[in-house]
Amino acid sequence: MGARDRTGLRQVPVRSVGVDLEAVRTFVAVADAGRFREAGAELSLTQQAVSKRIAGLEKDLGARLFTRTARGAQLTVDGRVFLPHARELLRAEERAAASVRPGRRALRVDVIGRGLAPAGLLRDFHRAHPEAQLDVVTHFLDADAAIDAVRAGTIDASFRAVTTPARHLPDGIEAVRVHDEPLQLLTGPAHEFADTRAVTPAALAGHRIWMPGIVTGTEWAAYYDELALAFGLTIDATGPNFGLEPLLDMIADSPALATFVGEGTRFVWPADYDLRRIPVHDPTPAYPHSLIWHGDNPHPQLAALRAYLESAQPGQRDAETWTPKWAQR
Amino acid sequence: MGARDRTGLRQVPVRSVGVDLEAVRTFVAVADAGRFREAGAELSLTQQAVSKRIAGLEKDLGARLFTRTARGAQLTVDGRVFLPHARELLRAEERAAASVRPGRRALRVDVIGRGLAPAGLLRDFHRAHPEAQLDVVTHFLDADAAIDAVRAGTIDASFRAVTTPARHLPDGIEAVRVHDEPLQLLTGPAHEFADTRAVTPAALAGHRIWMPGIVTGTEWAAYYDELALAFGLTIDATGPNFGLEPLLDMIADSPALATFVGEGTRFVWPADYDLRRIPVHDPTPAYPHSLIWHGDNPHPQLAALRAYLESAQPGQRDAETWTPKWAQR
DNA sequence: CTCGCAGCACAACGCCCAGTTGTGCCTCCC
DNA sequence: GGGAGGCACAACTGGGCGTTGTGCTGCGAG
Repeated sequence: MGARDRTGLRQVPVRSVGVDLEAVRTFVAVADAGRFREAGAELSLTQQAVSKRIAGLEKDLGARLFTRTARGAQLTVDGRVFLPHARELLRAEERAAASVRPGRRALRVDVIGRGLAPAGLLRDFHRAHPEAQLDVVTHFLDADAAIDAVRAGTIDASFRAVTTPARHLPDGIEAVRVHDEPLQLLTGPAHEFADTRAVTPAALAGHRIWMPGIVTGTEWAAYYDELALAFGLTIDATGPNFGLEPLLDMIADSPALATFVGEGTRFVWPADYDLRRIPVHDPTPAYPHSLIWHGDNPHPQLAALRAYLESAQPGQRDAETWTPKWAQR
Repeated sequence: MGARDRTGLRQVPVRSVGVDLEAVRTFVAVADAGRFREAGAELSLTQQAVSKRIAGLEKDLGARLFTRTARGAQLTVDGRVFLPHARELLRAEERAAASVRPGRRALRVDVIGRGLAPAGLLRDFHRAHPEAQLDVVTHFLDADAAIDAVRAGTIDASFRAVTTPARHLPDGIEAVRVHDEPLQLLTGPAHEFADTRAVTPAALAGHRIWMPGIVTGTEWAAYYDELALAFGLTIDATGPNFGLEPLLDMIADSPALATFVGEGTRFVWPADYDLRRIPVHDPTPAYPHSLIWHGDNPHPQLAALRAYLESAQPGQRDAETWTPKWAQR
């Protein structure tokens, strides 16, 4: 950076700017009204207070935002550039406040992971209802913890596999199966099944399936336990979960290791390695996602979400689908 | 909204929330550090001040953000949901401040319109350099006003057609042709040329071309004046500019009206009507976009933009291209 | 079990700043 | 030329924010 400043204003020493949101709000009001006094009236402020706020904001930013004329305030070029950022800042404030606003906060939905199928359903829902304020939450260990949170009203809904019979769910808790997600085998290019078009679960017996990070006691542990039992699979769930990267790393290089992924799982991966997704058929193991919510929850977007999921159910399970006993209807 | 509140906190009366950014910054610091005291140290605050700020934020929001334990502060569910919003809020603040920060603000580039080809080039540049802070500006009437702003350092660059010979540009101002954009004829389905694959400029003689909103004295007025003169066209630039919608509305319904659009013009239109874009050939009129900047401008992203435009020049004009005399090299 | 420590909340105090009233100055327009 | 509308400056005041000082609680070590 040169010492000379092409904007004509002297360059201030590096000072992390602390912008005052009230000043920003005032700035937007003045930009809209065109006059300090009128903007002040909207904010229940005197003209002098508005003048001070704007002056303070200009000093904080180090740039002139308005040219003061005898007939009002006109935006400078800096002001015009700043204006959309100011509006975005206020929108971000509104969204932030809406995320925790008691009584009518944004819809808060729990999912297992951000890359898995339920998160995709939520993305689609948000596309269909852009006006809906939505917060996706991922920090509950298992279905029971999520159900507790739903019961307490901490979250509004949860996508989970429900291992409990409906009649044993806590009072008021409702659950509806919304998506049966076919499983696929994920292998590296050197794996025996890398180039086959499909495998059967039975053919996987004896092969090592590695799924680190599965926590005992969770509903997905229950799912994979029963899956392994049903088809004589070797599902290795030991070892700490180092995250997705080391797992894919191992699988990509290994001729023997493979793992299961849901059909709807999206990797956000730089190179995507050279991983193969092999469909599993005859029967197709499917992971049963249910939406869980509280019947008394009056959140309007909750009803919208339920309606959306009901209308947009993609390929459901057929006769060739396998699900655990506790998920069979 | 019911009187009962499922979150367990009493519902406060509707009060437009005014969030304090310093409190939000403190919140993020505490969330990262896990302890009030440690967060305070980073912000040069005492533990008590941090405690007050967090308490104030919680009161403003109406939600508890931390559970205080004997070994530090732990995020509540509300806190975890709020955290990403808080970070985004601070990022938005940073971007807003960066847009006008004197001496090293975001790169500020002027274009004629947000839907036209130069804006598309800027979008592509931003995709290629996501780290670049970029502000697109549209409020200069003509090339001369934009050049003045570039000279003054108010903006860093401008996409314009330059009608002045290079040697007559103001001192220090540089300009490089970056894109010759073929023109197309935009018609409704009832227009005579609606179903032809291409037209020649000469064939348009006598047909009415309507381009309201063209301001006399601008460089695009000069372009269309010379285009009309060269091929005997009737370009009707009278009438106030009511915006794009009424124009497209008229054209869509009219068997006689048409207009010119650049090949790179993107409509952000709900239905897009049933408008046809007819290529114009033999010769193809092309609009000459130049990038204009100040040679002394040290902005690092300006160099990056110039390099990008140089490397990514799409289909340039060929022998079959027509440009005004002042644009011929 | 008990003591000590780490960590947060509450209380009192002082200062700074945001907003108010009062006023002056400028520009545009009649 | 004068009046009106619009913004800035000055003086004042009250509340809020940060500080120091202190109390309370839970956990772990001895």
